[in-house]
Amino acid sequence: MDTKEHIMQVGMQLFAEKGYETTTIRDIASKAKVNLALISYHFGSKEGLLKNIFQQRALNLQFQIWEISNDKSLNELQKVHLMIDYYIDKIFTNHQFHRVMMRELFSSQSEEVHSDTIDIFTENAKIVISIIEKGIKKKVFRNIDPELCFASIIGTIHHLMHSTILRKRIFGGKEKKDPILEPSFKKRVTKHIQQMIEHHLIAEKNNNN
Amino acid sequence: MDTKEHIMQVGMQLFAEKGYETTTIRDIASKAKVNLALISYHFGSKEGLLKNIFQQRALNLQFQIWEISNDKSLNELQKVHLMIDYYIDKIFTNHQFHRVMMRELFSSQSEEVHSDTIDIFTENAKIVISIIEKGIKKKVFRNIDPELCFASIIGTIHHLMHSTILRKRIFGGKEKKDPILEPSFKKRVTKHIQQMIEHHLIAEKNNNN
Amino acid sequence: MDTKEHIMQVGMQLFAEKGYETTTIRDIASKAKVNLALISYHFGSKEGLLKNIFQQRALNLQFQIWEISNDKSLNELQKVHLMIDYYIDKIFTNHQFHRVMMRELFSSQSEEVHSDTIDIFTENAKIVISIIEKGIKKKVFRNIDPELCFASIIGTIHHLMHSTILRKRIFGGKEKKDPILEPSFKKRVTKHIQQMIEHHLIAEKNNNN
Amino acid sequence: MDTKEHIMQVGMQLFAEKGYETTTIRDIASKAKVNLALISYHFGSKEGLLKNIFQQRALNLQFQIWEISNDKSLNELQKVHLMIDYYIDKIFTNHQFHRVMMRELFSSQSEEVHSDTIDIFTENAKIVISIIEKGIKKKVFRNIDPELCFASIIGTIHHLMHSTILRKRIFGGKEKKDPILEPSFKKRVTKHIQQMIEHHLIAEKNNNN
DNA sequence: AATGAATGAGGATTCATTCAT
DNA sequence: TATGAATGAATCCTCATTCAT
Repeated sequence: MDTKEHIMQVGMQLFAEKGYETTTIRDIASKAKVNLALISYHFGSKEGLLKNIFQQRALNLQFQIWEISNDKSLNELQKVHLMIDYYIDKIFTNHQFHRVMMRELFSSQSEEVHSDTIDIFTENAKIVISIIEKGIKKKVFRNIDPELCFASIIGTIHHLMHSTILRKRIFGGKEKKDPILEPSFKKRVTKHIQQMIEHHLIAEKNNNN
Repeated sequence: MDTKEHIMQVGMQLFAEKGYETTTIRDIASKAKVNLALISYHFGSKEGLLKNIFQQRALNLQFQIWEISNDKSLNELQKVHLMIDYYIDKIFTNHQFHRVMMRELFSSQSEEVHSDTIDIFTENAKIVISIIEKGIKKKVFRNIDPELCFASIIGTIHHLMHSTILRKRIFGGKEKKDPILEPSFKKRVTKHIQQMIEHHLIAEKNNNN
Repeated sequence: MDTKEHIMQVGMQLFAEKGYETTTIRDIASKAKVNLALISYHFGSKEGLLKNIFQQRALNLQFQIWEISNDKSLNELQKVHLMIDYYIDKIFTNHQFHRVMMRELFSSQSEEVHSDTIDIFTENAKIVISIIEKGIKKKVFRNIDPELCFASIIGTIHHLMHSTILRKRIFGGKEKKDPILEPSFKKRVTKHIQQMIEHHLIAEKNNNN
Repeated sequence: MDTKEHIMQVGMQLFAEKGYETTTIRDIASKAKVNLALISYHFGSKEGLLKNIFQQRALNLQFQIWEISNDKSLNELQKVHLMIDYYIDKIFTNHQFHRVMMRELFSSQSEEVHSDTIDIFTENAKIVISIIEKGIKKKVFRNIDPELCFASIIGTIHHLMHSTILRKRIFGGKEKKDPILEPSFKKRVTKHIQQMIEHHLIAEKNNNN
C-alpha cells in the first residue's frame, strides 16, 4: 500500500520532531492528507503505527556489525573503526528514526513494546564490546573498560544527534544554524570519535594528530 | 511552603519516570496526596510546575565550573579532570532532574520555555571547551576537536543515565539490576571518562594503565 | 447536516433561556441528545457554536429594509410604517435569536466576535434613519431627532421582548401569563409604535385616534 | 465597613462592564485589592454580593415617582414630563447599576432573587401608567395605550443606555466615541422622549417644534 | 476583620477510536 | 480501501467556597 507507507513516513517525521505523545493522529492525518480514521484502520492504533515503524526500521540495524566482526582480513582496531563508521552512517542517515527510537528507549516503561528493537540494539552493542575485549586479551588494546568505551561511542553520537538546541548553540556559529545538514559535520564527528577511541585503546609513541 | 516543595518533588519524580506529557496533574496530585487544584493554584499550570522545577534546579548548575576554570593552582588537565568529576557528581546526584531536563531539551520546540536552563548549560559547556582550547594553544594537549571532546564527555554520561533499559541490559549482569544504584558504578564511570579524555588529550610515552 | 442544525437549534434555545455563559455545552448536548464532543467537533468550540448561530441568522436581517427604502410607490410615512412592521415581525418571529443577539450586543466587549451582525444591524438602522431624515427635509415630517426616533422604535420592541418578568407583570393580567404568546399582543405593539411614531413625525389637524 | 462598601463598588463596576457570570470573585478581589476570601466572608457568596448591591440601590428608585404623582399643583402632562426627567436622571446617574439590573431582570430565571427590585420597578411603572390613564379619562390625553407608552419611555432609555456598541456606532460620529459621557446627550434624550410622548399624548393644533 | 492555603465540583476541550456507509 | 460523523474517556484548568490561623 502506497498510502500505508506514506502514513508511516509522515508519522515518523512528526514523532521525531514533536515526540510520540505530543503528536496527535490528527497531526499525522492532516500532514499526510489522509482521512483521520485511516490510521486506526491500517495500524489498529496510534501505538500500532509506532510499532510498525519500529519493525520496518529495526531490521535495518542488523547484520552489518556481525559481518564486520567476522571479517578475518581486519585486525581489531580496523574493526572498531569500521563499526564507528557504520554506526555514524546509520544514525546520520536515519536520524529521524533514531530520535524516535532513543526517546522511546529512554522512557523506561516501554520495554515490552519495543523489545525487538532493544534486542537488536543490545546484540549489536555486545558485538562491539566483544571485539574490544578480544583486542584487550590480545594486548593489542590497553586494558580499558569495554562496555563504557562503547557507551562513549554511542553516547557521543546520540548526544550530537538529539540535542538539537545545544548542537545549534555550540556548533552552529553565530547564525545558530544546524550543522547536521552539512556533510562536513558527519566527517568531523567520525574523525573525532575514531581518533578518541584509538587514543584510548592504543598508546602510540608519536602522535602529532 | 512545605506543600509547594512537596509537589515539586513528586512532580519531578514522575516527570523523570514517565515523561512530562505522559504525567498528568492527576498523577501528581494523587501521588503527592494533595488536591488536584492545588497544582494550578501554586504553579498556575502544569507547565508552570515544570518551569518552577527548572528554575529551582538550574541555579544548582551554575558557578562551580567557573570556579574550577579560574583556579590558578591547577593546570589544564587537572581542570578537565575536575570538571568531569563535577559533571558526573551533579548528574548522578540529580539524575531525576537531568532526565527531565534532557528530555525537554531534546524536544527542539521548547527553546523559549527553558531558555534560562539552556543558557546555563551552554555557558558551562563553553567554559569546558575554552579550557581545552587553552591547553591546545599551550601545546599541553593534542590538537584535537574541543567541542566534540566536550560532546563525548557529556554524551557518555547522559547515555548512561538515561537509557535505563540498555544500562540494565549491558551493565546489570544476569539479574539485569540497575547499576546506577551502586556507588561503585559512579566511580567506574568517572575513571573511564577521565582516562579516555586524558588519553585523547595527551600522548604519553609510557602508558601501561 | 441534520445533527448540526439540530445542535444549533437547541443551542439557540438554551442561550436565549439561560444566557450564553450560564448555558454549558453539557446542557446543550444532553438536551439535544447528542454526544458532548460533537459540539466541539462541528463548531470548534462553544463560542464557535454561537458564531455559527449568528452567521446563519444575521443574513435573515438583511435586504428587506433596503427594498422598502427603495420602493418608489411609497411615501416616507408609509415606509416608516412598513419598517416598523418589518422589525416587529422579524423580532417577534425570531425572538429567541434576538434575545441572544441583544444580550451579546449589550456586553460591550464582544464587538469583534459579532462584528458582522453589528454591521448589518447598524446598516439597517442607518437606512431607517435616512428615511426619516428625507421626510424632514421634504417638510413632510416635523423637525425631530431621527436617530433617537429610531432608538425609540427599536427600544420599545426590545424592552417588550426581553424583560420577560416585567412584561408578565404589567401585561399579563392577574394570572401573569406571558402575553407574547398571544397573537393579539403583536398587533397591539405594532399599532402602538406606528401611532406613536406617526404622532411624533406628523402634526395632524384632527386626530381622534 | 469601608472595605465592604469598597467591594460593592468594585463589584458593581465589574458586573456592569463584564456581566455577572463573566465576572469572577477573583476579578473583584484583585481589582479591589482585597483578599479573595473576603467576598465570601462579607456577603456569603457571589450572589450575596449581587443581592447586597441590589438592596442598597433599589431603595434609590422609590418615593420620588410617588411624590410627583401626588403633587396637586401639576397637571397630567407636567407629571409625565417630570417623570421622564426623573427616570432619565436616575438611569444616567446610576447607569452602572441599571445595566446590571436590566441584565439580571432580562434573565427570566432570577425572579425570586430580585423580587424586591422588581416590585419597586413595577410599582413605579404602574404609577406612571396610572397618570397616563387619568389623563385619558379626563380627555386631556388621546386614547392611547398607557402600558405601551410607558414601555416606549423606558425602552428608549434602556436601549440607549445598554447597547454601548450600537450607541457608539450611531451617535458617536466618525470617531465612534461614546456620547453618554457628554452632558449634552442626556439633554438631547430628555428632549426627544418628552417631545415624542407629548406628541403622542396630545394633538396640538400648531406644532412647529 | 482579614488572610493564604486548600478544596471539590464542574467547566470546555482534545484525544484516540469506532461505526455506518 | 476510504470516509465523515459520532463517541466516551480523559485532559487541564477555573471556579466559588471553606478552613485554620
